[in-house]
Amino acid sequence: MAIDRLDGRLIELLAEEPRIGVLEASRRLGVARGTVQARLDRLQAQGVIRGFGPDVDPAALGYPVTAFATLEIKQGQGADVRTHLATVPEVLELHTTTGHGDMLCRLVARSNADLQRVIDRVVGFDGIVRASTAIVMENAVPLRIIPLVKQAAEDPFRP
Amino acid sequence: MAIDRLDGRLIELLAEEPRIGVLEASRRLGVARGTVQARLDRLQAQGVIRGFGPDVDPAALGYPVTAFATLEIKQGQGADVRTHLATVPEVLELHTTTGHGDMLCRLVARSNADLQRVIDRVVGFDGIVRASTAIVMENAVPLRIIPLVKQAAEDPFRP
DNA sequence: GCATTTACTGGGCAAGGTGTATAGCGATAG
DNA sequence: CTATCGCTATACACCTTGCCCAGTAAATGC
Repeated sequence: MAIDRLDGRLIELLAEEPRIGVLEASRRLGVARGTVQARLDRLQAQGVIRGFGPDVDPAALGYPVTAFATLEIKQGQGADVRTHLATVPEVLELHTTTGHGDMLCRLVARSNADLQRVIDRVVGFDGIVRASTAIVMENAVPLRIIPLVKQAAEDPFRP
Repeated sequence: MAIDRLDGRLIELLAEEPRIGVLEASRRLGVARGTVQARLDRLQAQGVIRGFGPDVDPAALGYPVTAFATLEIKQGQGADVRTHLATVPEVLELHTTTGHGDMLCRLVARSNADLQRVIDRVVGFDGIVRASTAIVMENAVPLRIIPLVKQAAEDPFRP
């Protein structure tokens, strides 16, 4: 279930240089090609690696503004709100969190003015009681996974 | 600067089936291989596509618990806090947001009990005045980008 | 202790993709 | 009108991939 050091090194290598193939990876890691192939298959089968989708930057697409909105949902309206938010392209992510029917969503917009339009569209829905928005000024730590992978590879067991 | 429909279709195709190569993509899109190659190079040069890093699932790594923590930072301590949080593997993401020195970070942990350890480590730092945590119960909309790509491809111009 | 299973190595082979380059063509900009 | 740009189409050498097999070492089961 857990990953070992070789898995960890493989993931790190793929994260640093996604263009390299199985053969090149095997050379870098000092193992046989079949081993890398088997590890990769296993990691994907286990769901550790979901895929290798392109990492698209919303800012480069014309959406440089990011914000997080906390939404308070009317009891029993959760499913409807989820369905509604799923139809808004600017909603990149939505989580149900602890709290009285609270949700947290990540938004992007073309500008601060445009963010108002997005928020109006998001909260202009019946099940939403209240919303508070925090605009991102700086992405101090961009979404990362490697440090966690390293830790998981070093601590093979958990109690 | 903006992307056109072909770019959009290419990104969608790569998101759906990351394993296909340039040649196969050109067949699916009905264009010449050189075109796909040129588009890909341009998208990467422009920063629209940052890369093709492996998409690792923290849950499969043994960290099934996700939480968001809002941190209130003492004036002038922002840089120190950023440095501190960058050293914590369980901090997957950190944003500086609007508000009185507020930050928002995404955390993962091995269990709810383990989350306490992570939070202690995160907030056990001088510059942090106050912290409030929301545990994710359900990831209603997983991080996605395709709907936004489609919209950006269809609306080539912005005022 | 012995047999079985599993993981890794090292090799080989055919098929096909990649990187790179070139020439032609139509549309657009100056 | 001419230069430029993006796309098509084609070519070629090189290399990777997918798949196969045999041998070995370590872990597992009896």
